[in-house]
Amino acid sequence: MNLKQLSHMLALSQTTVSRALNGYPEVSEETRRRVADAAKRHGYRPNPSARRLATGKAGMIGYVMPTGASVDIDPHFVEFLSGLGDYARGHELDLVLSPTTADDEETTYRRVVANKQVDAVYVSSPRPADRRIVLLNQLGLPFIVHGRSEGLDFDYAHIDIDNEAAFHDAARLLLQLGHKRIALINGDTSQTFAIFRERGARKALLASGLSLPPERIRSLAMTEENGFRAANSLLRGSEPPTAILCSSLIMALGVVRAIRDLGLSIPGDVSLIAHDDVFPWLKPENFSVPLTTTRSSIRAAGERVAERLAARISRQETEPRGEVWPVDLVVRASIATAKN
Amino acid sequence: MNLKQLSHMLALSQTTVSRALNGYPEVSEETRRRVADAAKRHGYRPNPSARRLATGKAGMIGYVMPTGASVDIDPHFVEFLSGLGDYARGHELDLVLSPTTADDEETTYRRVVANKQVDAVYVSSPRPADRRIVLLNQLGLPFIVHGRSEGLDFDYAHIDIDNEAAFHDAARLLLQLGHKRIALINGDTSQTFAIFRERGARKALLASGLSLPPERIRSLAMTEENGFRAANSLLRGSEPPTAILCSSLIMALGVVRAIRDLGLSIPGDVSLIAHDDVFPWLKPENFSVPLTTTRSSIRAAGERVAERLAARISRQETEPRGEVWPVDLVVRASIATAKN
DNA sequence: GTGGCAAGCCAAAGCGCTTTGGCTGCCGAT
DNA sequence: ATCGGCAGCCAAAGCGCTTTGGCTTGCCAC
Repeated sequence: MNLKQLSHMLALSQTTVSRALNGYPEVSEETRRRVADAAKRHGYRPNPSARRLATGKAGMIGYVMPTGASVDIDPHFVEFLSGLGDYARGHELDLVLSPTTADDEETTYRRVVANKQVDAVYVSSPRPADRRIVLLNQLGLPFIVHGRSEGLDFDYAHIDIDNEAAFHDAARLLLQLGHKRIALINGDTSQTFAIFRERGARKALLASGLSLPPERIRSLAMTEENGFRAANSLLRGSEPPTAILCSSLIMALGVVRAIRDLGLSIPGDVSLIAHDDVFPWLKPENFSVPLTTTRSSIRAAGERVAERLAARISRQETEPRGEVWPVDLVVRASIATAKN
Repeated sequence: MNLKQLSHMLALSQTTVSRALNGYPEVSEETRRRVADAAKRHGYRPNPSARRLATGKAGMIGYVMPTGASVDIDPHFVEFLSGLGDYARGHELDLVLSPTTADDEETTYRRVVANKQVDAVYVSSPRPADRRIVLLNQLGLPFIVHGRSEGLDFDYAHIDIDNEAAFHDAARLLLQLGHKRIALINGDTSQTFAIFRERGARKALLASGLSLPPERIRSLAMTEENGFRAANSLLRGSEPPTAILCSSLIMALGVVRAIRDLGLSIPGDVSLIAHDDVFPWLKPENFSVPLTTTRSSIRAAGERVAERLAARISRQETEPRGEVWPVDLVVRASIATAKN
């Protein structure tokens, strides 16, 4: 059933039927009702390819997905996707993933735009002065950044969590417990979220007259193995930390393993606070010692991004507004007062 | 730059240019060269929307993605996606994710087909007599199942790992080490992979005159917490197992925690073998006791699925062929001879 | 009455491709 | 000489929508 057939059986023109269905004003209410009715009864659905050719709108949102032998999409992505799906599901919004290599990202974005494959995209894991954001801004494709960049001379729509405050507060709590040597096991600092976290921790320490020297920082891809290595090298050092801030639950697994391997205990010897993105399959309260965490659901962020993306597509949202969510600090058994 | 302009500047008809570009025979070699040349020089790229309207081919592959408050997309998905991306990347193949609720799956598939959004889809986590497979088969959309169904009276394209053999071999190894009470901590048995695994383990036990009674089986969503609970309840029972087969590395985290909590040791008190889908962020060799695993890269499967999907789209592959991959059994420190 | 205007409808022209159904000119066969 | 066939090209008709630019009709004001 296509427009032609439908309009024919209603003895109306395609124009009118189209307008009626799309809510244009120049159709009488009665006609609109008749049309809507017939459309429903015959299960008419406009052909998206045709609509797309005519309007240039795709009805989909996009994500340019870096892949490659050395690139691991991390498990956070799937949580984000769940959230996105939660919203998109109810709105018949589909998501287009365009795989790309890291070097070809720009090409891929250009292709996606030139092909009008999607009406909007979201950008994840932004870096400082992220070129993707510059590009999208200049190409004029609606987009939302999950996270934030830094050092860009224009505003852009984004949603982020307050990583700086989260790690500031976590560090402050450790300081209040009397810790002096606090270490940070961070994600890759080429990404802004890690930069913000380091900044937050550092500010808290400075406020107490302490510092966060490079030798008490590790910055690595967030795997269990890297968590282990980082904790190991920190704790075997000459002045081992009495408390560790860790950027991910997965890394925390390795941190806990390292601490145990060294015959140390949590929180007796080492206090530990980790950031929790809320995975359904790994919960901080189920660690051998329940973990104190800074918590923010990445899934909720995905849902919000989808919602705002939809709003931008329909021009209900237009300003380059940023949204920064506070992060919970959830205290559990993994922290204690410093010994000395 | 569109076809019209390009053909105009070549002083050729759109027909000829189109044919030249698409490799049709009724164009002289010289003309074809000229056209290809000019197209490249001017960066001409056929508008996919137009092509799509004309041909009905979308140039994308699809995945109907179940989401919802109670549905967790699991981290395996992201690995699979990486693999898919590895192939798709080089072939300008994009992936469309259509989120859906569990109940609406059929509707969503029908929509995707009716809209001609994609040229092929892949289906994951099949259940016995999976209705999605029946539906796709009858709708005539090319598809590939990652995994296998059971009890369908027709053949279909799929790629799967040999779950039965994997768990058979793992169980046999434990038997050879003298274990008599072997337990299975499985994924949800509404999915065939879990059924096959149980079957493999059971057959091995039967071959040794032993059995796998229901009280030594747990079948749950594959989270750390469920691994813990399952192991806990098994080991606190009256006749605790001396060896455990576990369907996932994430569950194994919980299993290890439970064993340790009970003051037991691996492999002294309990031998443990887990299935490893090869996550970059969690490796069996890095467990406190390195884990013996049945190993198969889910990422590699994703890559292969994409490859075969592309082959089916281009009609290079047409028969409903199944492909079953063998699984490695990698022995590490987590198994030992049974004590008694 | 006539002009103006708004409401409601329509025919037809795109959107940018693919594909059908020719048409032309040249060659070898008859 | 004539004809059939083939290689190589083309004009035009889709694909199924949206949108532009009218065209009626009825009503009100003057």
